[in-house]
Amino acid sequence: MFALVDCNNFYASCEKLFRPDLRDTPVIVLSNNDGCVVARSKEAKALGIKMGVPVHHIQSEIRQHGIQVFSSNYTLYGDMSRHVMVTLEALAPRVDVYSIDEAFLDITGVNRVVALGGFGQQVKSTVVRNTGLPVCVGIASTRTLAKLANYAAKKYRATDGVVDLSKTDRQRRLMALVPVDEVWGVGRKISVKLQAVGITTALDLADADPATLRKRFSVVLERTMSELNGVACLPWEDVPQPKKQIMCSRSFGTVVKTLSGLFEAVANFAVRAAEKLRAGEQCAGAVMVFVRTNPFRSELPQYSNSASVKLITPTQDSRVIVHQVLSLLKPMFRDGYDYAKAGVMLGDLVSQVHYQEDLFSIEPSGKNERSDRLMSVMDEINRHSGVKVHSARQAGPAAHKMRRKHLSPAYTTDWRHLPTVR
DNA sequence: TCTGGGGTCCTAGGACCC
DNA sequence: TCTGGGGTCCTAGGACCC
Repeated sequence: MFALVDCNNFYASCEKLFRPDLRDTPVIVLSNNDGCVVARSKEAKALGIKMGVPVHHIQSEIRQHGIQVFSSNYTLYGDMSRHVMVTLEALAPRVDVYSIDEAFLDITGVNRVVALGGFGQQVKSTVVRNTGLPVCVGIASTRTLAKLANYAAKKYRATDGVVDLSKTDRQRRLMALVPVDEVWGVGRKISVKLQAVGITTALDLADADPATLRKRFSVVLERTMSELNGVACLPWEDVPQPKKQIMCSRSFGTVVKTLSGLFEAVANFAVRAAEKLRAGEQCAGAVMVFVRTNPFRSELPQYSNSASVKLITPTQDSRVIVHQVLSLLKPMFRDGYDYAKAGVMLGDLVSQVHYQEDLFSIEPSGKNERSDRLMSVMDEINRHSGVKVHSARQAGPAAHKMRRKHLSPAYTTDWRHLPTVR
């Protein structure tokens, strides 16, 4: 039995938590670079602000209704997420953190002690007591049904934020009401195709013919169908799986026109990606770089390109990755374009302890020792000190800095930003 | 003026092997 | 007229998730 715990309007709730003056005010949170709306408080939703709209399309609504706007503050959200997850880990024997604002709990056997609905209420009130953040709880025998239960808990006020979908008749009654595109795993494209063949509700999908689904769509949708029928196809991830790729990319706050500007930006991305790599105790066997102009400015000349290289020996050394990235970038650069975005992707990731060395290397084994020590010293300094050490390639005025005009303080992670009560 | 960033999985098709 | 049968590996592209 699964309980899916999902925070309500997570980013917006984190912002409101430290601004009690905004309790009843509509709040929205923007994507990186202050681009699109990625979270809305319930008041903002009630005003009809849609998920994903560019903020410059809704300037008049923002003024008219006094909507409070925040830039993304991932330092705050990440820390608040950790508080929520720690709370959940005390409430269930197994917790699978699925994303920054939701987790699946293993609650098998809980019903022998308390009613599942009551347990859900207990989870909800404990999280709000420990963190101040509101959550909804969906309970069912498969992940997909638990997701559906959570959807209902959020949508229908009468549920008081908890839905127990362990009984088949309740499952079927709910599924008959839920549009098929609200099912976990059914996105925009597939829902259009499904509706064309008369499958419009979750129940239609649950009752569809498995062989036909597999043939016309894929085994993925067939699994979703089975999950809706209470057959669990998505097992517990007992150990967190190692990453398969690491990406670091950003749109630039202002356009970049020069090769040296792009160099600086991608060197930064390379270093950040390498830090993530070392944090996960992995090495990368392949490096990819991409650049592009702004596709929304169709009146301007457009250009996008990418290049990649396989490394003979996997590495986690920032200097090697920066060097590779810059050699890839150079031949890709074309003069006369306004570059709007670039990124670095590391692939063919392997564990830092088990990987294939180069048979023909003239270096003795253990040659990484100096590199390892340098990287760990850099990581240590950058983790604990305000003074950052970095590659010379990253230096210079950060023309590609993000726009974050409405950034809130780092209330919980920086002593200088501690809230004060007067 | 202004449109995010980071992932995973599956499938089809091509190249290759015996 | 007529050209096998059984595999593996890799990549690009498409779909999905938050």
